[in-house]
Amino acid sequence: MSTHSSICEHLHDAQDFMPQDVIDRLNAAKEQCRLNGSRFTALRQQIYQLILEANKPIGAYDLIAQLQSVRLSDTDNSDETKDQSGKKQTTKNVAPPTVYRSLEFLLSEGLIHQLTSINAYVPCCHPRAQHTAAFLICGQCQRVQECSSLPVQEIMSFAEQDVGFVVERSVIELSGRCQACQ
Amino acid sequence: MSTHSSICEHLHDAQDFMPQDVIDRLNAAKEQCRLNGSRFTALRQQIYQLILEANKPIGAYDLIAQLQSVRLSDTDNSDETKDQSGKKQTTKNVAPPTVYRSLEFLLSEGLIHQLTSINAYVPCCHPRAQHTAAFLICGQCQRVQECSSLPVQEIMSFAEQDVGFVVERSVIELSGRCQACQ
DNA sequence: TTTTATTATGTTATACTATAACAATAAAAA
DNA sequence: TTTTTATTGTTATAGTATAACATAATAAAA
Repeated sequence: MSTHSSICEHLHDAQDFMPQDVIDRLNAAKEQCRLNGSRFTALRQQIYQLILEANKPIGAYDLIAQLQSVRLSDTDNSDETKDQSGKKQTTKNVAPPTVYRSLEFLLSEGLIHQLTSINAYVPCCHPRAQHTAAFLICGQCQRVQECSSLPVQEIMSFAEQDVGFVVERSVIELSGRCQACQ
Repeated sequence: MSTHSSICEHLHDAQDFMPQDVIDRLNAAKEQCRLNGSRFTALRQQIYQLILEANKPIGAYDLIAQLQSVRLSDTDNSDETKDQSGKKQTTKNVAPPTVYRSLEFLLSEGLIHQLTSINAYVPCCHPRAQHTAAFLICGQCQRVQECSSLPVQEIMSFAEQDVGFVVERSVIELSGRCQACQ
């Protein structure tokens, strides 16, 4: 996991190289939370970062596993020479609520989206106020396109104007093949 | 469960009154399956009927429970006087695959739709060839409106024409309040 | 600053949803 | 009838999510 661990010891995570894009988004999230008085805690940041770095939809239990391994390697790093303690890992497991609560927070901040049809989560491409979006999920390359644009508004206004239905939550997810994967 | 059990003993199920609408749909399904060479077995019919009679989205485990109780009461009816056997119920449990396989069949026939966002199933309002539809799910009265019409086609053609995305599966589900519930 | 209240996280247990794998049965085809 | 295929039964387990309560950390009030 560490090829150049020397250069980043000031970081609180196990990442050696963090893409500028991720750094920017983390900072933007920090700022956003500061502005509206919510707390962007270490745990929430860590989970947001894992979602950002995944580059594809990631499930809650994948996050649990990754968080777990990050915590294990953090422990290892802090006391790297002691290997004689052997197989017994005293580090506590990460339990589901730990991750689900942070996911809930990130959702409420509009920093991530939930993909209900595949039980996974992706970063929001334009974290602003809560907005409805449609998602194109490629089954080949796993990439997800977020479409906040026209057609979503159309289907919403159809529901509200033509049928008198007040939308509270929307799930619009199309799975298939993206242009690059055909 | 039986208030007028005498008049319907020729039926294979525990229903006493079956709405004409349900009868019609069952017959239509039977005919549809006959035409395309698939088998509308007793189990599949039973599960389809439970979905039809629910009048709201019904979950797989609700179906399991109802199927279970139907089978129990069927057993009771066939030997109604024997109550001394007491609490011990020798009737086997209905296991999940029993229901999930029939659901898969009914989905493949286009007789029902799956509501992914609430893990439930509803009858298709116009069982024809496989078609994409949007669903308006009222959180108050539990009723679901199926919209196969314009806006769905628009969002599909947006994906395919504007973004070059080939859609294989679509989940379009809006939750909120229907007109009657406001 | 110390106390108090609030929010966040840890922890255990469990609920809910779905499928894999193989056995037994029933129906259709040869 | 025999063989083959499709359906259902059965056991076990995987995968997703939340309830309930304990502990810890932070913010607010005294």
